[in-house]
Amino acid sequence: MASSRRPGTAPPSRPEPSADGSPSRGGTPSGARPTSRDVARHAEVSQATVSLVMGGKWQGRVSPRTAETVRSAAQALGYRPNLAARSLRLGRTRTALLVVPALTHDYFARVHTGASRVAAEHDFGVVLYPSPEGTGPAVDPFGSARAALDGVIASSMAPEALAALRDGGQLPLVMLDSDPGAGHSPATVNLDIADGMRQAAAHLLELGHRRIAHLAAEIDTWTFGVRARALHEALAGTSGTVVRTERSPLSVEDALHAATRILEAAPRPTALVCDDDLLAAGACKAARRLGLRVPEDLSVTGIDDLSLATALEPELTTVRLPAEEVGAEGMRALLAVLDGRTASTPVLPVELIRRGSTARPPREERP
Amino acid sequence: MASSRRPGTAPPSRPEPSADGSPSRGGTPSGARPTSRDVARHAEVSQATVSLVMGGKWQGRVSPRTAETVRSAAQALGYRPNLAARSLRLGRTRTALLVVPALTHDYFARVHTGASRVAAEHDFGVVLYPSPEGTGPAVDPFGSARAALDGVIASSMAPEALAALRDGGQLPLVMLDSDPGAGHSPATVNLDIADGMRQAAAHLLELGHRRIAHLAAEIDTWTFGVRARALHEALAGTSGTVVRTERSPLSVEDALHAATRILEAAPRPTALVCDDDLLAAGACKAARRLGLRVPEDLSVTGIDDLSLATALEPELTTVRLPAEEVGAEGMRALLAVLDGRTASTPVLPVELIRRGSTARPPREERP
DNA sequence: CGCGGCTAGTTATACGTACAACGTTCCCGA
DNA sequence: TCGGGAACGTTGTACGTATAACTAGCCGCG
Repeated sequence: MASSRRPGTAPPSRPEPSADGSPSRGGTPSGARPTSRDVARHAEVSQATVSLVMGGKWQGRVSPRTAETVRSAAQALGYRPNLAARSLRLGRTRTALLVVPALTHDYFARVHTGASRVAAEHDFGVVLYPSPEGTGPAVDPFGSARAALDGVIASSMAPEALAALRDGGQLPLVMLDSDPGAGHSPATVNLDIADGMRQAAAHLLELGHRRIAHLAAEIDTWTFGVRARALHEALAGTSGTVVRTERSPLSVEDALHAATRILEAAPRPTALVCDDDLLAAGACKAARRLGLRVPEDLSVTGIDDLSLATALEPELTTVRLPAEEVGAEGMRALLAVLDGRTASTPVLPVELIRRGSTARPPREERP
Repeated sequence: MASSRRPGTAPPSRPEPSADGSPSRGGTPSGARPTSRDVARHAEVSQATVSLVMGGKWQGRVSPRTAETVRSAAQALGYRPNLAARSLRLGRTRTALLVVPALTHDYFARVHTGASRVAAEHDFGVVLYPSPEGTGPAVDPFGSARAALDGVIASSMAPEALAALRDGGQLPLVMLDSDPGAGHSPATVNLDIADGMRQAAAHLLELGHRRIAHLAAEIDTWTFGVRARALHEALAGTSGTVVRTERSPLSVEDALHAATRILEAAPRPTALVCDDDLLAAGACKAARRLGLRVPEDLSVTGIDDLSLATALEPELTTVRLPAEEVGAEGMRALLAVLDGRTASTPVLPVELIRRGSTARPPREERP
């Protein structure tokens, strides 16, 4: 430890947080973060032993007494392993990238929450890739962060963006809400959106609706494609029909216009199935502007069960999506892949929440 | 390069992504990520030169011709610096922690978006700390991730959680929406919420309202404390008064109950100033259930301008908060502190958006 | 001719960790 | 008495990078 400083050995000058609230740990140097070597010195063992103990794999290699000594020394010094060094050594970073179209959509915020929760349980970190425009798909998730990732979880990616993802890195990839048959990824996590559409359709049929319109999202992802197909299939063979379909960007304002087009055309539907609660909100506004009451003159259903759904009046009948669970399962799947285990690829159930925006059709329309 | 493998020199076995879509770069080994040494070999220079060139500080140290050679070699190999190694060497990670109460509140999602945008411009990463409960303040942002952070940006922290933050790490800290006078942090970014309240009050006074109630958020953070004080100050010396204040958790359902208490008490206010759009939504529901029309019988204002604000009917008059700008300025401030520059501590302007939920009070109430 | 000063590099580390391979005791049975 | 293990550690790297300190030409000037 004497100053045997050879040429080219000057350490990079750390800014040293300057005298302030530094807790002045019992550590060796002064204000610097303690390293495993400091702990070793403190516990009078070698650095390797500290590493073994802290790594938890000391069974039969270190005596319980020594292990305890090391642990308390680490505790006393406030030691925390340096993640950069660990990553460098292991070649893994314990960090996952979560790619979502827009965090400002509550669904994705919830997906993130779920993924983060599971990640935290496994000492994993989550980095978000925010889409440039806030609505479009992600474009280049691989900035300089790329080398620091162990895997990618991507939600609702458009095909072209997906291709870029595959091209860019050979990182393990888990897809959420994406075509499980496309073979892009070893693992997928999906919602049983088709069943949600079936539930919505069944609910409306049961109430007596026959002329049903579809307000679809103008987004070219698999999960939205499923919605349209499922609705048609659910009505096939029943007395109900999809009388009209309009597509709209995912905003209340745009949905208002699209819904207006639907409601002004003949024959006017008695129920409107919307791909998203935001669209349903727009539809409700459109109806009111045309002098139609919801649900007396028009029933409306959404998908998501955003907080918006209960803020509206009437409250929205909607298909609740277990967003957090999607994120959590996605992270579990990624962890499984990283572990070399085979990931389950669940399809999570959804549930129709019946509220005030659906009712029997107007009397003159009843069959 | 010959196999001069000394004892204890076995490299950690990397899983090797297995023959698949690996682009088979022109690199030296095979499937492993190319390092600066690979680039050096390719360009027939030393590793140090590669580092200099890639680091951008080669002015006067490397000839332009050599620099170009290095750059194209790096390009050809698809070289990307290993962030773990860089972090280890530099002692910095280029990663910031963003602590927010709940991402599912759109305001914080937008803060995150802004912070991420600025971070990306500076090759910085953002890690989110999700609150355990989704609504309460963050508790222990320092898991094993702690060592991998350069700084912290914290929004709307309750005092006790703030203390934990200060205790835990001596990391640079930027506070958002927090008391700039508390001296907890070298830098703060704030909204001129007080002015927002003044604008709302002035708007209501101008419309003729005199009996105004306050539906406050039941959250003990500085920014919500300011709202109450500012409203009272804005009405002081005018003909208007705050006839009643109720506090409510930040949810539509809770706000409905709190607003009901306000509206059932005498004297009934003609206008209701709410601390958040969510509360305003609850207030509108409450009014309608009591048979009051908005805005004819009751004017309502919110704060935030969530997408919810225009989904409701009538659309909400609300104080628009530049959330993204808050996040962006917060990240700029943190970067400044990390650079040793003094951070500006801006107070961002807010703007009242007049929409359908406010109007003149009922005729019999007019002064 | 010699030497300072520049240019254009190279060499030699160290950052903090994890782990393979190598001691060192100590005990036990033959 | 001695060989053979366990049991318990330690030594010695290497991961990939950034940078201080050194070096080899080369020019020009005294």
